This record gives sequence, structure tokens and C-alpha cells, in this order.
Amino acid sequence: MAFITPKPQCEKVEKRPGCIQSALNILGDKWSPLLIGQLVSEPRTFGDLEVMLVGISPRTLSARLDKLTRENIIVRKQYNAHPPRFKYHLTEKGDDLEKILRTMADWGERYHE
Amino acid sequence: MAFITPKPQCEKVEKRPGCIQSALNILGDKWSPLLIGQLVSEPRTFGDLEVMLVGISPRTLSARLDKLTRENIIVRKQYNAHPPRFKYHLTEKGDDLEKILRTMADWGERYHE
DNA sequence: TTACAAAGTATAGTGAAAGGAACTATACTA
DNA sequence: TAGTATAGTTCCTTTCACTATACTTTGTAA
Repeated sequence: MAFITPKPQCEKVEKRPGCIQSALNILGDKWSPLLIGQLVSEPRTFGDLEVMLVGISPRTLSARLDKLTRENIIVRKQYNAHPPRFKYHLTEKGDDLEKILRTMADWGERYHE
Repeated sequence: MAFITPKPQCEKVEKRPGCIQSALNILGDKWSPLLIGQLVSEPRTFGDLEVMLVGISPRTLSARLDKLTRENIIVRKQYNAHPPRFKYHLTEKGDDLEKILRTMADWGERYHE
């Protein structure tokens, strides 16, 4: 009988394997946590974000926004018809990431430096 | 007067900039969250971890253990003198990461698939 | 009709992280 | 003294996230 990589301690932290990975798939890159942090309770335009995320290239910002949209973390909403202008909003799923960011921030606050 | 990249919304989530980054510096790579999860309440040897983290190369495991040791997340303790045998334990700082992992797991549990 | 801004896209290239396979060092054991 | 186990190290290659910069498209204003 095959033993399918059981990771026996997995359920100590997560009920199903992959749950932590699915959060890290969203938060594990350089810019996404910062980007999501900027959208908490305040929708932003591409240009806003380009200014706030100092050092990001438009290519990377575009790629992050695409990925987060595909993952249903943010949505792009038109707020002006002529000229067409858009803002990115957090979805409920995205908004719930704030809990994780806060827990991280608390940990960082305690142990930073 | 210079305006030093203020990120005005930063304090909405984290009190000081960099706190989230410092947590992600530990948790943001492929293996560290899994590795730390395996050490919660149960010290492990190199060989244990090599078996549990299915697919990890000894090179990568060694590099992760080094980094987490330098960051004071884990400690290497000798539990047998002859032959010399070691186990890796979480420090208090490392143990506190469990809160973050749990929050991530909760989020993943809710939104996975 | 030129000129300017917002919101991206296109092209080209770099660097760090991770993978794979083989190898080493030390200590015990038959 | 040959073999086995633990605990790594070394070398080489690949992948991919991110950077830099130029360009395009759509619409407004002078």
C-alpha cells in the first residue's frame, strides 16, 4: 500500500495541506503585500499605485494587478466614462488578507531589528 | 525638504514600514513555511526534515536551515555526543510565527479552490 | 494640429533562488 | 576492514521574478 507523502504534522497548523501555500501564492512575492496594503479601505488608480510603490516598474505593476485580478483578490472598476478611468478595489477575499498582513506586522513589530 | 517615500497608508496595516517585509523575508520562500510547520512542538533532525519535505534537495534544506538559524528562528541542538547527532528546534521568535501560519491556513481554508 | 496625461504594453536583459546529481566527513558496527 | 548511517557540501544548470526603458492608445485641452 502506497504511502502518499503524508506530512503527518501538517494538520497541526493547517487542516488541509496547501492552505498556507495558497495564501503564500498571493502574498509571497515582492510587491503584492505592499500593493494590497495600499488598497485597504481605499481604491487606487494605476498611477496612484505607481507613485506609492516606489521603485516598481509599470510592467511589474501591470503583472501584479493582472494576477491579483485573476485570483479574485482585486477588481478593476471604471469610475469615469469620459475619459475612461479605473480604480482597483479589494474584493471580500482580498480584504480578508488584511488579517494575515496584520499578524505579520505584529510579529515584525515585536522582532524587527 | 525631501519627502522620503512616505507610503501614507502604511500605518493602516503596519505601524512601522518594513514589519511585514521582515516576516516575509522569513516566510516568503518556497520551503521555510513548511519547514517551520514541521518543527512546531517537535524538534527534527536533518534527515527527518529531508523525508518530510518531499522533493527538497539537501542543498536547499541546508541553505534554509542556515538562514533560519542566522535569523534566530531555529537553533541546532546536539542531543547525542557519540555519534554527534543534532535536532533543530524553534526559538520563541520562531514559535511565534505559528500565529501567522495559522492565520494563513484559515484564509486558505476559506478561499481555497 | 500640436501637445500632454493616464493607463498601460513591448522588448530585452539581469540576478537570486531552486533543482539535480554526485561527493565528502565522521562515527558506529558486523 | 568493509559497510552503513547521519549530516551535510560542491558543482553545474535552469527557472522566473523583477528591472529599465521605450513605445502605444485613448482622450482632453490650448
